[in-house]
Amino acid sequence: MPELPEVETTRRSLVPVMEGRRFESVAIRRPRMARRNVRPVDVVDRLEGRRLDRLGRIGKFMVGDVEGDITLILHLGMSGKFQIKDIGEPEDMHTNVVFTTDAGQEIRLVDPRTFGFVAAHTPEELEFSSIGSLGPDALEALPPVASMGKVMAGRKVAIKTLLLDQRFLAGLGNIYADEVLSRAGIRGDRESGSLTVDEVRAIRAAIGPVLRAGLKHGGTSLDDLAYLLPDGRAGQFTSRLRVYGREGEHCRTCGTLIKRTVLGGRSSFWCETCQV
DNA sequence: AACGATCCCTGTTGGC
DNA sequence: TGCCAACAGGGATCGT
Repeated sequence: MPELPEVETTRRSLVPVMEGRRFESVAIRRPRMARRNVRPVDVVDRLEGRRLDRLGRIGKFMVGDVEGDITLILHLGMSGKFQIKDIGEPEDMHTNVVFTTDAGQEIRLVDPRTFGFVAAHTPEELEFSSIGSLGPDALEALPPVASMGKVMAGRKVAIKTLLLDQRFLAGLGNIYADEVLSRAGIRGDRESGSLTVDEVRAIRAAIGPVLRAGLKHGGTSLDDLAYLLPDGRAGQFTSRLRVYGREGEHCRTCGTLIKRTVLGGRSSFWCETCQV
């Protein structure tokens, strides 16, 4: 599933073919993909003929600066993949959005489950857009321990649920949240307010290494429906996961069998020996 | 206010 | 073998 490392890997491969290029055309094949704009047609009207100056990222959102004060937002949802093709190459199933650049290439968003989206916003729309209430980026702007602790104090919400809250921290999804908690030695169902300063410090310290490891190996590809790099390759971090998807397998640290429980409606994997 | 539950969507999987 | 319910999950929204 695309989380911060997968989105950043995708962004890095899109930068060379998109930054500095002009959108010749934008085709929304599935109207639902433009649902974050009040008027879906605005996505086309606001992008066509304009140049993308920069493609950045906040959390799992790719955020582009477009000529004329337009902000482009790209989100992979859970099954979104970008492809870079020459004009006219045969299209795969579920090719839902196609950007054609002035370099004669097509940037295609293929997304079977359509949880992903594309949006184009004016400056006054941004505050109310999907990036309007995003927290700091988990890789580039990790807050100090004190400010993380402040948010957790007095809260009963499970720490994993908080790690998944994009207003608290932008970028962690179900897989990397479990991996962070495993590395930090903390159970995901612990009440946020019950964590000691040292435990908060351990969680904070685990976030960078886990995300950078994911990034280094091109992200995580759990199955063929899930995330792939724009060149079609699968992410190689999957085989290095500590806990996620490893129910019944041995903990890499102590050998205890990995447990699966449901937390906040999401599958959670953890080691009952290593995580307290 | 805080937090849990539900919905969106479709390919895959597991049970009968 | 074939069918169908259950499952997966990021984010928005609704209900308590």
